[in-house]
Amino acid sequence: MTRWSIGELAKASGLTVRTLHHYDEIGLVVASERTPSGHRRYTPDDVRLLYQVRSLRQLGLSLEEVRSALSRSDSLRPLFEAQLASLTAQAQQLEALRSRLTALLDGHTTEFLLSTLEMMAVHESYFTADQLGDLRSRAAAMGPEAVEALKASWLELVRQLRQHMADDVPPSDPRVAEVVRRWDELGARFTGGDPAIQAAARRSWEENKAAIGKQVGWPADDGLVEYVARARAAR
Amino acid sequence: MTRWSIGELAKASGLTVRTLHHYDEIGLVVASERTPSGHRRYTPDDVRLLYQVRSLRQLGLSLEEVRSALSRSDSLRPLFEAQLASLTAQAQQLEALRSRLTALLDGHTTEFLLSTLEMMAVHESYFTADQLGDLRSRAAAMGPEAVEALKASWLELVRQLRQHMADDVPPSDPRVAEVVRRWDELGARFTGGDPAIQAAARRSWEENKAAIGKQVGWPADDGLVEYVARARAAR
DNA sequence: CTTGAACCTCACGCCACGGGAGGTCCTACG
DNA sequence: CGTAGGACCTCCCGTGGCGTGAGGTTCAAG
Repeated sequence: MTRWSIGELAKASGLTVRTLHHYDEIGLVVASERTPSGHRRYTPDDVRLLYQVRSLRQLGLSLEEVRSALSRSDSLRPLFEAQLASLTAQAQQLEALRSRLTALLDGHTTEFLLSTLEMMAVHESYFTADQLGDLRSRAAAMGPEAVEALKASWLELVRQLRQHMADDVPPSDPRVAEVVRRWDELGARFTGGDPAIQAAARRSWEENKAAIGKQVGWPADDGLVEYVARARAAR
Repeated sequence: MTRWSIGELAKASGLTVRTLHHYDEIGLVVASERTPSGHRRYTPDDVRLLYQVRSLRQLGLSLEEVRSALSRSDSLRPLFEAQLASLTAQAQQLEALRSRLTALLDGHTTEFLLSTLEMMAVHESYFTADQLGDLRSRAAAMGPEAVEALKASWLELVRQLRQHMADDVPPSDPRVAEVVRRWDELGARFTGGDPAIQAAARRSWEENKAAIGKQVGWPADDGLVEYVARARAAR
């Protein structure tokens, strides 16, 4: 049996008959022969070509790329190297995604997954890629529990501030000053002291405090920012 | 500014205007308001939703999956876990591809890349996934140079066999028996002695010896298989 | 000689948008 | 006040890599 029907070839190659039809249509892998009635007969050379195509496809090339790779076989090596680089980048991206997702699943209950994701997305738009890398590596160095602890302390400090504000404690009160000082300290640990990152974080916070508040259950904006500003001014 | 135009939102989110139009068309993220003239106005809630969608998309979900994930938010966790598993599998696949490609680029000159790829593809169809995993891990344990050395020895043995055959040495000759013995030994090292893998390798070899020969420059089938069979029988 | 499986050729459908045509709307400048 | 040009609108066709029929022919086994 030196000729193959389309069905046999499909089974052997793990592709579908439709796919082989498609390759034939676009002239990528054409059956060299036909039976008198029009059935495709694939020769060993056709089969070889098909396997080459399948291999290149598995390396992530488009059909057009496969076609040109096969037509000018001298250019294969740079193409492979480019493809290797692209694959590496893809793998790294996937790995980053994977670790973020793992962290999410570890640290959060279901009902917070969405809002956390959303806040991550919102905040990301305020930072450059470099800055985000910084933040992430710092977070990784601290470990997830430390990050969670930091978040919790931060929320607690905000809660205390809101309490003081509700109790009509004047912003100049030393207790308020102390909370603000610890707040800034936490912020510095988060931002690594980088003024650009601090500025970005502040912008993000100010423009999204309503959304953050919604997420953790605060009432709408009620002057917290002004209260803190007055506290700073009084210092 | 509590409402956003489509252009502002596109810039902020890193998506295109066309994409936002698309999400609107399919009812995934619809601008809650319009100006009297029909321009879209996105409310903060719309923006939140969009960021959720963007996040889930970045995790590799299809738009339909995103839609259903957002409609029944209690099922998020299993979905995330499934997605995590899928991402992990993808990353592993990519990594495997990457290492294969690296090995190819290291070990072969350009003109053999294609035929090597092709032979890999052909042979793979003869083995189950488990068996391939076995083969790969054995190859990895041996290291690439050892694998290349093994291949070279194997080709050399075949060359000797062909030589004997060309010299009309009878298959019962002890020299032939010795070559066949060493051939089987090599094969055992390759297959790990697993009879199922040996059978698959034999099938692959017999059905593809013509193609293999073409690749390494042998003439067409000339009775090598029968010669070896007679040598085995005489043993 | 008859099934039923395998094959053939159209030809439309899918996803997630890209991109252009042709028109309306908004804003800033002269 | 007019106008230029940018942002926006809807409509609609195109893309890649096939999937999935519909409706008809051919092949291999019984």
